[in-house]
Amino acid sequence: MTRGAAIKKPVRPVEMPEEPTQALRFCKTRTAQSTALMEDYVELIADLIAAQGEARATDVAKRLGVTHPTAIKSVARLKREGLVTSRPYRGIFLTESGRALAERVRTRHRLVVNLLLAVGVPADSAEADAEGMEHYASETTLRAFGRFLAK
Amino acid sequence: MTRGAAIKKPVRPVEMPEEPTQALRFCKTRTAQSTALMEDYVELIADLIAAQGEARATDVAKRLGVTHPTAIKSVARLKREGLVTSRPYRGIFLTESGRALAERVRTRHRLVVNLLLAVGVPADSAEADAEGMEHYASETTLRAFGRFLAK
DNA sequence: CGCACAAAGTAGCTTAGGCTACATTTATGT
DNA sequence: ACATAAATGTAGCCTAAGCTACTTTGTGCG
Repeated sequence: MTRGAAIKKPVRPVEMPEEPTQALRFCKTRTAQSTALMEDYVELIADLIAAQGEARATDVAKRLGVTHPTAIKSVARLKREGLVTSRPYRGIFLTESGRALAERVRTRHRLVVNLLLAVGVPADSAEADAEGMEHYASETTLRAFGRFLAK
Repeated sequence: MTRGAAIKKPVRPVEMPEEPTQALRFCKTRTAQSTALMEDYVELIADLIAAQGEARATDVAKRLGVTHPTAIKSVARLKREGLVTSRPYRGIFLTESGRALAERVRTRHRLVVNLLLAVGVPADSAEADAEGMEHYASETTLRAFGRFLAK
């Protein structure tokens, strides 16, 4: 007999029709993750500009809890993607699309936080968890949140 | 006059006392992200074992929408972290802690999906978005979800 | 003015998570 | 039994996002 035949093999009932759907879902989750950090940067840069007139790499780094070279590298990526502009040794500024993204992100953040509060999550947890969850809420879900909060 | 003095500088009102808190939050978000994929793998492996008696690298890869070398590499990491066992050309199996993690993840997933449904998110969006959001829901938030669903 | 210090930038390394291309092993179907 | 297909594994590459160590630039002050 061949080596592995001693243990019963369950014959693999090849069902599970939703396989491709699930793959798509995970795929989306992954791309969302790569987007999430960029969104955090843009949101934070908008905050800093609003609060103190300019966004400096060091401040961004401090607020995100990373070292400044990391922040600078990410800003370079944001620049490549047309979300911010910056010139050497000068502050960081949002482009039109950067500002638009920041606005969308901010709205979404508020919506998620408010929903968490509405279902009874304590304020500090709501803020903290929203930071991660917000990046994964689809338009449909956000609309549902809005409807729920409206009533 | 020195070069940059022409533009008014807002003097940087060094306030914003919640800086370290925010850094911690983002930091947590980042570590959560690195954990998220591992959780997805463990959850999926548990599903596959439950559904067809074994988890095969190819199936895992297909379900996650990645190529099989990627899946194998991740499984190697899971092995390093003591969550699964596997021998060459054999299936993947969960260790005790792997099973425990899978159970926790599954519970959390259900809770998040049910909460989304409860606030009126359509079923398919709820499933899809929960996949990403579940990794960021803290214990506190999950307890709040439970309380909300109970009433 | 010119210097010291802080901020910004650069270089080079690490790990995770992707990929393609290729090699090896297992399992299956005559 | 054995050829071949499918599954598994390996090698080597890429990008993103971290880090430390070092250099360059800007600026405020004595």
